[in-house]
Amino acid sequence: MEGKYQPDRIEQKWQRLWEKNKSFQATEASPLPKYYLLEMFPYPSGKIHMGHVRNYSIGDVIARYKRMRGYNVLHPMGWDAFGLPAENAAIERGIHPAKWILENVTNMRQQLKRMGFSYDWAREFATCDEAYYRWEQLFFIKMFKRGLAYKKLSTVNWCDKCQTVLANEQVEGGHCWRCEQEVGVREINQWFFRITAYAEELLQECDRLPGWPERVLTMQRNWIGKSFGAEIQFPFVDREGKLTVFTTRQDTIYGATFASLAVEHPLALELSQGTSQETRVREFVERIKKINQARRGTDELEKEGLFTGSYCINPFTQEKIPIYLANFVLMEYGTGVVMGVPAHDQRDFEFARKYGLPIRVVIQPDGKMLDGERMTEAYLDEGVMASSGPFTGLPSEAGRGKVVAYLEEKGWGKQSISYRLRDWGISRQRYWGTPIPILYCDSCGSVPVPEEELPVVLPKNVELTGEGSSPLARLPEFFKAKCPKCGGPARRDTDTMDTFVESSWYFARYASPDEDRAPFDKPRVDYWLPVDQYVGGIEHAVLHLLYARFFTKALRDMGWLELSEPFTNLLTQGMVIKDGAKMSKSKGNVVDPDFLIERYGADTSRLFSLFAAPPEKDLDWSDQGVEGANRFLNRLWRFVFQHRDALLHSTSDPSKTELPPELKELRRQIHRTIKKVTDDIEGRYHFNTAIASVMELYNALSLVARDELVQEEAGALVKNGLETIVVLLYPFVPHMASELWENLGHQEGLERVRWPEYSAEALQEEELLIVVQVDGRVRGRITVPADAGEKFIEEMALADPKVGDFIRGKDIRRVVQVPRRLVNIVLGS
RNA sequence: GCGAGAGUGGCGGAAUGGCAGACGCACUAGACUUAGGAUCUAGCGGGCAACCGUGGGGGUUCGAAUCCCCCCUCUCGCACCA
Repeated sequence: MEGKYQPDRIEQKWQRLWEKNKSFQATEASPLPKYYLLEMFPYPSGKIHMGHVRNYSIGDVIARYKRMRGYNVLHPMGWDAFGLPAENAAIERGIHPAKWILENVTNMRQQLKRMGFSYDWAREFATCDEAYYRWEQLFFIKMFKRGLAYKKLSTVNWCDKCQTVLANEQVEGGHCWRCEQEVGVREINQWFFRITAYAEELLQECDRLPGWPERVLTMQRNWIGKSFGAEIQFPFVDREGKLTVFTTRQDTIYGATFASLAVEHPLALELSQGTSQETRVREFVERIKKINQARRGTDELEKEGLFTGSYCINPFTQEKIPIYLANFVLMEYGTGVVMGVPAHDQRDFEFARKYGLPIRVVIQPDGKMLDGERMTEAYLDEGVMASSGPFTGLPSEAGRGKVVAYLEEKGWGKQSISYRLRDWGISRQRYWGTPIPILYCDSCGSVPVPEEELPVVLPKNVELTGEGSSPLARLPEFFKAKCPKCGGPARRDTDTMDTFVESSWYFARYASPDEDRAPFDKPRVDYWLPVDQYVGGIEHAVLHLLYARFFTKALRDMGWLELSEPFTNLLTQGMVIKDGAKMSKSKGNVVDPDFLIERYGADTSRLFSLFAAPPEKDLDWSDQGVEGANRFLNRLWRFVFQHRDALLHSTSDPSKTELPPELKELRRQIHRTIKKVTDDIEGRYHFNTAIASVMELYNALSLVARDELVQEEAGALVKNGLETIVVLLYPFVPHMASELWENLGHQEGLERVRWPEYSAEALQEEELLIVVQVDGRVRGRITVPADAGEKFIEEMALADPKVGDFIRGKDIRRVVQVPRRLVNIVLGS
């Protein structure tokens, strides 16, 4: 393989060899410590994009590095194959989603192999495999039996034209992302996973994930949204019962001058019955309900409400206050009822102004007296409780605790905690997904499919038109069934599960993908889990990563897993940007990895995506940057072949020889580079600086080689340096490194070579360069023996002629020394 | 609005309290060459200089890109959460 660097030839050569030797197949029978590395699996949408190249290059560096460090590494790959895009593509092209997915998988698998990623392909699976989703159906049934899966009527985004529920992400500006029809709302029966049952644990364990980026943890904490407050009961006037509100500001209770309900609240209509407001309330509820939730949030919707005709009593003031309906009150949060405190809540303030309700100041800020009549906006901050009966004069923060204690004593309410997190709606009125294994019987209700009858196979013989309901609902041989309980006629659920369900447990399946009697082979799953390092895009910071955490806990409680958290360490890589925007087809700024590989090879593509930016930052695409990466590999290639003969013949041990100073420095740099690259990979995944330091070593080496290769000891050292470069580069550019390694006379493949250790002895410096500052400005540099004492260094510094110019005739107030680095001479004023 | 992150040469970025700009790109000059968009060599923040330079202003420190306070700009997430 001499002569020109031809990536195509060498890359395929090594890829074939690795495949033949099964170099990356993981086994559980190993004395080495295990290391499970996982990158988020791709959606097989056609071909890989630069985001994949980046994601999987990052992962592959870690995988190969960890193997060299003596770990038993599991590094699997699979396909997130169910979901809307496949179904839509199938409708557009008139081919079955299964076929489309299979073609894409075949193509993308080939592309990933062409990149030289070190996956254990023996563990590959797709989530649309019956052998995979059958276990998901089992989980569903177990969750149903535990009350973790339940069905309820709920309000969803609904597209009339597509006849399906749309997730919030699929609603763009109030319109369907597919057909641009205005999205409406609909109440339908849907299955939910009770993720809220784990809200507290999910929140608590955020504190026990030190290997996760703070940013992601913050997003998860915010998403869960725990609030401390109180539930307070307001007895009705003229009727039985009480209205329960949730508030975090019970210290403002004396300022509550009205109450407001969400229009979805069960009492909304009831409260107006028999009052003069009855008709108007009915109209109002109908009208507000029609505005879909996405729109209700995004638009700056004006506060609007309507009096129900009923009153309740503020238990603290004993005052009769009106009950309103309000368009800004959410049924999903708290109790769906809010106490209106206009002086201390901006929404209530606007509402009160509009409907002429009293604004009563009950929190006074320091050094000011607010007046409800003259306020222009609500006062939200802390202060001192005012006009608040026995609580008057208390700081508002302390007041909250006192009010709760009082509430509980009087039996008017209790301390309460509310979460923003809502249960996970998983029903999709779509074909391409895991069928929900439930039957409906007129006399027995919702009945799970008996476990021994699983899987409920997704039928293939369907016609996809994109019109009307799911094809499953039009397939009697699918939905017609017998009730397992009473034997009577039953109807199968024709919805499928959200695809996020599949990705919530796939990482566990890789441990034993061949297990066909259970979802997991316990010994193997216990051996491999948790994932030691997970790598993926920041866009999954909440959804996927939260669902996967939830699922792990649920599977633990059902006895399948032993662990509580699936991913010990998380690395979220940034996006690939070109011309100031994320690469996307719609923006027309994509770079096709195929083109890159064809033109420069896999190693260059990998090297560029790793060198251009640290992993967690966005990567700015640059054609010249790719050229630069390619040039470096070419230089290295040429260097090796230019000097190969000389190098092969230099046999002396560079560590044994007494070297001249400049070669000693080179040796030091070799070991410094080993340390730097190791620290950069190990400690912080800064591959860009790791690569930079290897480049520096190469530069130093080529400088020495130019002048001194003739000498025997220099030759040995250059060879040692070059081999170090090749080994250090292996995780980044495995093909090139392997090829050079072989050409340097090594029989054993690099995938079996151990990572080099640096020698502390070699790092020892005999002389140190000390920077001399005067009043914090660099004025000179001195070279001193490494073991020089402070006093000696100070004398040398003061004696330096350049320094002398600045201190002559001045008072020296003090001299500060930083060992081994710097002296700062501080002059008197 | 709330929360998080970021702001350093012409560009990507390096330096996490101690020589700002490592490494790479672009650029300039030279060498080799029929040729060079290949390769090699040298230079490359601004300023003639003293000096000035890490979004702006203040502070802590012998010393600040780095720590603290205020402000500005950008990116991302959440967004009527009571």
